[in-house]
Amino acid sequence: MSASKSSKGLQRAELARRTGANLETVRYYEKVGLLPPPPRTASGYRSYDGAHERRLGFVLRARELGFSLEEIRALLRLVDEREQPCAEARGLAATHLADVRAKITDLKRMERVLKDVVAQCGDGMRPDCPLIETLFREKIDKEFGASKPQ
Amino acid sequence: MSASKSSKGLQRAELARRTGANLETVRYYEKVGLLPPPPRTASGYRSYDGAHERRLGFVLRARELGFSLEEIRALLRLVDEREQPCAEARGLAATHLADVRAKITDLKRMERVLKDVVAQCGDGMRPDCPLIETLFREKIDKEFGASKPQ
DNA sequence: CCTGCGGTCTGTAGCGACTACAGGGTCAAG
DNA sequence: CTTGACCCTGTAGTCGCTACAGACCGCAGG
Repeated sequence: MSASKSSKGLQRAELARRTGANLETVRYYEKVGLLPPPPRTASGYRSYDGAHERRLGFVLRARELGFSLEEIRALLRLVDEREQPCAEARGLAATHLADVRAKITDLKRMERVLKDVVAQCGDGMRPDCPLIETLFREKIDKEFGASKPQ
Repeated sequence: MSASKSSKGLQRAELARRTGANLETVRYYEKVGLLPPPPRTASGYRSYDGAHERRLGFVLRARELGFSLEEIRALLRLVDEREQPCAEARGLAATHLADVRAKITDLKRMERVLKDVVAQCGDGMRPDCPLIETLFREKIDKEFGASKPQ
């Protein structure tokens, strides 16, 4: 219980608990250079402080937005090294936004086709399953769901 | 060049070319049991026929719809073993459709936040980068983009 | 003092779905 | 008979973790 909350010396489990990260993920982020190696106690235990907590929070929030670890590394470099990081950070975010939108587009196409085949399957009593027939037929058409021919 | 197009004996590269699969993926799908091991020539070369092409097409089309290999294995089992696979296939597709919709929801949340921070960054000349501030601030709010409080 | 239990440490293996290579064998053309 | 393009196998790498195994440490109770 005694979380030694004043000043210094969070253990790994405590840092994980505070940030919501998985225990092993903390060590992993250190290994891949997203979290700086913290000082150690005499017996080798990691000892984190507020700066580590803040940085780990940054990484976790960036993950929530779908940034890859490589992109997060780039963001952290900007934070650490640039005086005016906004333009470059904005660029990274804009690129990532485009990726996210592309994924949404892909998934919506999947959703449309799946919705249609599930509907065609109806109560599932048909001898010729429309889903299976669709998968055996050639190329799944871009305009499979003809509701909006664009 | 001579593709020996009549009847039998597609080589791996030829099958890959016809279906659009990556050359190595063909071998991988065999290894993980999605594609049955084809007969071999005297010297050990794989020799595919139309049934293989059809089955590989099925797998690739299912992948296009975002089914995992495990789900595709289940679909193929239905095709191979069930007389009336439609109800079960429909179930698999419906479950997968729900997954796809959940992913879309996640990505849309990301998109909304990213769009907002990129907009806030404006021309990127701000000394306090809104993107970076957002990532350092606490929890990214569900209602971050308050454009549609709904 | 010993014992036990929980924490920490390290390194490594596993996931899914490939992809790419190394190090060989085979085949047909020139 | 050599060249080059194909094929074979097995294995390692990718990404972002997660979960062990086996060892060590620290503290409480008896």
